[in-house]
Amino acid sequence: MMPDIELLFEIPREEKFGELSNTVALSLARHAGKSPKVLAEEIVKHLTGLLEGSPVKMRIEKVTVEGAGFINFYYTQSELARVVGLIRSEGKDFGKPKGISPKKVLLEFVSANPTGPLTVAHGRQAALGGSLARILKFCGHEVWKEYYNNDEGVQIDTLGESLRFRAEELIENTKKDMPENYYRGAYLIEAAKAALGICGPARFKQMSPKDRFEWAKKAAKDAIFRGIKKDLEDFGVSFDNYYSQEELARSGKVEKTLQELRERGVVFEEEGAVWLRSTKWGDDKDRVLIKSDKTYTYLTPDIAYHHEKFNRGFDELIDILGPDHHGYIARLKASQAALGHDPKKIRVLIAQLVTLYEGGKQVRMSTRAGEFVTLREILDEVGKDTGRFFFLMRKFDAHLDFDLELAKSQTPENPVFYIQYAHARIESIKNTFGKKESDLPWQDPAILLRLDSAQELRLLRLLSQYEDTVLAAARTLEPFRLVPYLTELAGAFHKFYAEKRVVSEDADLTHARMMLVLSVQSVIRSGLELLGVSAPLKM
RNA sequence: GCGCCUGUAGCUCAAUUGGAUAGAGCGCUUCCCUCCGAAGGAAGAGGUUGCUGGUUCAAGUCCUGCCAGGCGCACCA
Repeated sequence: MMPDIELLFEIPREEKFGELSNTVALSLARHAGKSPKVLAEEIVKHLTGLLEGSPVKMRIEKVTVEGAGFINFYYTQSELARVVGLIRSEGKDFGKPKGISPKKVLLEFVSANPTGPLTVAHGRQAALGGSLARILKFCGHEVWKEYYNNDEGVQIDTLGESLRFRAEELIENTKKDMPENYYRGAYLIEAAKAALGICGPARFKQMSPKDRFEWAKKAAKDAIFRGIKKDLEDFGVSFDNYYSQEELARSGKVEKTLQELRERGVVFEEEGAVWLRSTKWGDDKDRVLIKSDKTYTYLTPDIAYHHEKFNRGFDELIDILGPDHHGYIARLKASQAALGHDPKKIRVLIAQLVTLYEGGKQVRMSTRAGEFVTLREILDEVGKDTGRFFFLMRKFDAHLDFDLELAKSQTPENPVFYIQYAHARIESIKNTFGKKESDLPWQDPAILLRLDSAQELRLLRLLSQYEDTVLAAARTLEPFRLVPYLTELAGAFHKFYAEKRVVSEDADLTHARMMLVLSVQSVIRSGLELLGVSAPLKM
């Protein structure tokens, strides 16, 4: 009996081990009763026999046994150089992973409560979601981006009270002691001023306390939500839909979902409250749906919302949440399982915290005190490109140190410029070359054969790894995987540039190198596009 | 106390998900522009992968137990 072995090829970490590597001999050695090396030799011998007379043979330079029993495949130069023609013919689609079955994905992210401006934490989630959507779309999935707007409830009421308080301060021209739980940020004073400007002080004075509150609540929500949308827009992140919790409540879907849960017999009453038996699906404890004061918990409308997502026909739900929500995942999944959905179709990404540094000193943040660093400040200080790049540089489940000073510096230690510089530098070479791209002999293997230096082969190898990188990013939902790849590609280009001249007397060599360099530019542009970072022609 | 995340070079992080001699950037020490953009390139120094035991051909990666840091454990949202 054969043991269950996966026959997987991998790209060796080091170039000197060829383009593809296989470890069957290592895993089968014990079963075969031979040393891995001997077994590998036998496999290679057999394989070379099979290759004889096969068209594949033309594409493989050699197959060797190295190390403990690794079987390494080395491509011929012409096989490596094929990627150049491919990049040209596939154009923008180059790197799009093959053989993916398209899914309908609902990507929910940011979803910040409209009680204040977006913070750096939201910035990270926005960058992550925006980039993830681009990557999944590039892979052929249908992606719908949604922002769940938590526009009702206790916090929103408090927000309304806070604005009313500010408005009264302005009208009476006094300073009063603000209640402890109110929102104290300066943005509410601005919003109050603007709202009073529209309504007029006279009308405000005539309002009853209740009218003042309703008026203030609406003004606050509108002002803050407008600001949030503007921040996101300037950050280059767009949504297909803003889903209002208030509208969800009005639609009666929350009650309908509760009814469904009751019919499924997964709800019970105890101590005057209504509970979901979420422990049945792995949650730590059962959860309250309706409190003893008859109001809903946060969970209840959110269950209805996710139920609604499934009912709208999405195959996969991705939620991006902050680290303070990880305790929430189990109950959310349990609730959907209770409604008959497959909880494995929900993928929750927890974006860990961002710590801001300014010249080695930590910048403190606290929402309550109203002193926090906003996404707007990041935009103003470092710009969209650098901001997005920095937020995506690390994997999202690790804490992120964001050094404002480094991000602001237009110096070589800033990694985003390193990549953009390569792109701009190639544009400059293009200008020196002066002829049209379309006139180049893109599909001429004889000319591409001239790309035979170590630097050129390295670039060819890297270019052919782009698709794998995109695929890995999509599979793990980690856009950051593109960052080391692009840095390496840019680095390989800079090294090539320092050692070889592209435009020279030798016409064929010039053409070959132009095609190579333009291919590099095209892949850098594509990769930056997936991150949501621009690829400037000049810097 | 329980759960999740993290621990790798002086600093910030990688390591193709279990592969070969653990790699980059910054910082430090030296070099390289008569020539397509020096926002660049080359060389050097820097490591017991927090500690411990295990699993196997192979462990930074998986499992046990500790240690340290962060975040959570509501009839809040």
